[in-house]
Amino acid sequence: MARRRQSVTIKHVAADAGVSLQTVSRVINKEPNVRPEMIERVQASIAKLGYVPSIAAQRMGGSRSYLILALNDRERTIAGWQSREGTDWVDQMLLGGMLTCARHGYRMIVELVDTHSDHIERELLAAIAALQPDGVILTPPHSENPLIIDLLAEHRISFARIGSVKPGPGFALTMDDERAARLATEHLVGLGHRRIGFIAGPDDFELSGWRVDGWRGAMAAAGLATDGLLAQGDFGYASGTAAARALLDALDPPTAIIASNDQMTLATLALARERGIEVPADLSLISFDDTPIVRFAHPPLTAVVQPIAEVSAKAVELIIADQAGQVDGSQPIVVPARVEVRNSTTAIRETE
Amino acid sequence: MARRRQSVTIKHVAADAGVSLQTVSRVINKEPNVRPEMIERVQASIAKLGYVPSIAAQRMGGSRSYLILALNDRERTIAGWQSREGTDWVDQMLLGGMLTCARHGYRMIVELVDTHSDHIERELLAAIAALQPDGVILTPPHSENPLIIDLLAEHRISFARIGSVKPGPGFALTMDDERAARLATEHLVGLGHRRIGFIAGPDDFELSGWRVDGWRGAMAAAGLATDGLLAQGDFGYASGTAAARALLDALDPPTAIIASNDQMTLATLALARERGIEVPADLSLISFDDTPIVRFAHPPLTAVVQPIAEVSAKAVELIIADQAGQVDGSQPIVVPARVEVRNSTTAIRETE
DNA sequence: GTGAAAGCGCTAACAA
DNA sequence: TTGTTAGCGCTTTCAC
Repeated sequence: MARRRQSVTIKHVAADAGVSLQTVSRVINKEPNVRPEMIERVQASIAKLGYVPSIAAQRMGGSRSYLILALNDRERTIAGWQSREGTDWVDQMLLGGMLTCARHGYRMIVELVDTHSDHIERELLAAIAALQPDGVILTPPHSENPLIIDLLAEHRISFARIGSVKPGPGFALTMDDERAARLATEHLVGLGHRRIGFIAGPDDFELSGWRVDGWRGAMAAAGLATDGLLAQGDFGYASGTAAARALLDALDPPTAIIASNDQMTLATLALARERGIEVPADLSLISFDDTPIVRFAHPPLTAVVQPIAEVSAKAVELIIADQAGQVDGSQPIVVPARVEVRNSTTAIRETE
Repeated sequence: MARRRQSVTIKHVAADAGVSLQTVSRVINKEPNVRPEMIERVQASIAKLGYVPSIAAQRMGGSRSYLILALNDRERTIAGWQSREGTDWVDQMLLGGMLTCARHGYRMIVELVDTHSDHIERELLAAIAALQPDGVILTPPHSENPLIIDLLAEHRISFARIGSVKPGPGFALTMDDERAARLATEHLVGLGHRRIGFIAGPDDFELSGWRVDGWRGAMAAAGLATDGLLAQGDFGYASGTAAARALLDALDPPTAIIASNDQMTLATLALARERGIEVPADLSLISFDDTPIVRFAHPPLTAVVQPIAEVSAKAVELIIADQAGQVDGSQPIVVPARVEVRNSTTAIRETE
């Protein structure tokens, strides 16, 4: 492969416009102290020559890299892709994050890291050294990983923590899981359900706790007890089956169940079917997170829709804005989830 | 944000190892003419200091950018993400492409371009100028777009064309759609079906034709006629409904249908259900492409599984290998698709 | 086999 | 408001 050079550089533009490199640079970076007529002249040359600055050179010059890293957990992400079960977290993230990046001349690079292992630090440092990203987006369950956060803070890299409410370095963004769980519970309460079970997610996800809190809060507000109505899974299908079994085996089983993710909800649905429990007639079901299989399940499931794309977009915007001035990151950004009612929830039977 | 500098540079390594920059560079790039003991000494320093070369600087120095672009059609990709219907093309591509990139120290950047518009050229040139990628991966329906191909060839950028068999610049990779369609058809023939309908994809996808060819070939080989058994859609759900209707409205309707993608298959399934035609008892159904909704449909659909991840991985490998020496790209790489039999296909009823 | 020089395309700091 | 100078971290010549 031949040594590849930029065909049109800032020099060409400068020459064509009859100005110095610096002026062109200023125009590109929308810096002040350039006369409007100069701006126009330079922009004309840029358009004429089809000039596009080299990101590598911009980075070398000491400014931005125009790269934002989206950090995901390697194991979980790959498992999701391999199973082909429609976990569209990454897609939604790209939808929001990548498009927003593009709009600002940035690129989003997805990096998978072994977040649970002890070489996160090495992996992250290597990524930072190689790419020198302007920002990093953290996704659950790593949004509050102190190792990552400290490292990023030390390196003065702007970063966003999706699914976090903690203050501290980095921007916290949340879909308000507690509220979402409350809404879901209230929906069921409104349908007359009094025994509403909840299948929680694993503890290494902060949001697992928030969802339980939301459910508990709504139950309490409605004057309903929660004893024996809470089970826990690990977001996997098998764990969902076990949790659902525990709930349904009770003497006084729930008439409705909210499960903390799609797989556990589907497991519950399958168990119900296996036992001849009809959904929604005998059991109402709500899925936390609205993945494709949830939408296309039979019946299509009522679900909590998490605005992953919007949150990702917001994260990117915060990071980009942070490059320029100080952005106030003291308060977490809230992009609330909502409940999409489909056919897996219905009013409780009068006859019971 | 403070001007960010590399913490450990090649200079530090050189100083630590007591050699020149050059020697370090040679070791990094595995160039010849370095004594083994030198290599070892340098690598020890690299490990000790945790040095990772800056991709931007490497690019500036005139070598690779360690960036590979995956080019997808903007409109289709975004539509897929927004519909949340589980089109996992991008995921599978990341699974194969991104991971393979990572293994070689490369990164994959997904770029969406308005491939149908007249400013593809501008968009692509801009991406090339900004990123200076070492390679580009083209996906259908753009894998044989002459505008893109010529542009890439002119710029001497290695590229791969996924879903193409044409020789020419760039590496052609195919999942052998014709064979896949033949296999699917043969599966149905083996089950006793004689009237097997086919819903083709739009003509702007080369592969649409290949699939029809495969079906035609298998039908001919089995001595079966194809008159009135071919319909065409545009990969959209509505078009699938129309095509299925055309097929099923015939005087002598097919007992089995193969549709060229998931949406059209699901549309056919829905239409059948609407008309009281039971799948698979009354109608066998095969989907081309095995997306999540196909796997979780009722019944789970027999489908052609396209090895998108493997093909993407192969594409990345070819591009990376091409950076060094000449890779023989005269023959298309074939990674065959296979048929996954599920519950939407069954032996034809004897009573008919 | 190894090292010193020059330069990639750009921006920061300074000067005018 | 504009231009000049000196790097950024690396690779590519080309000497030794």
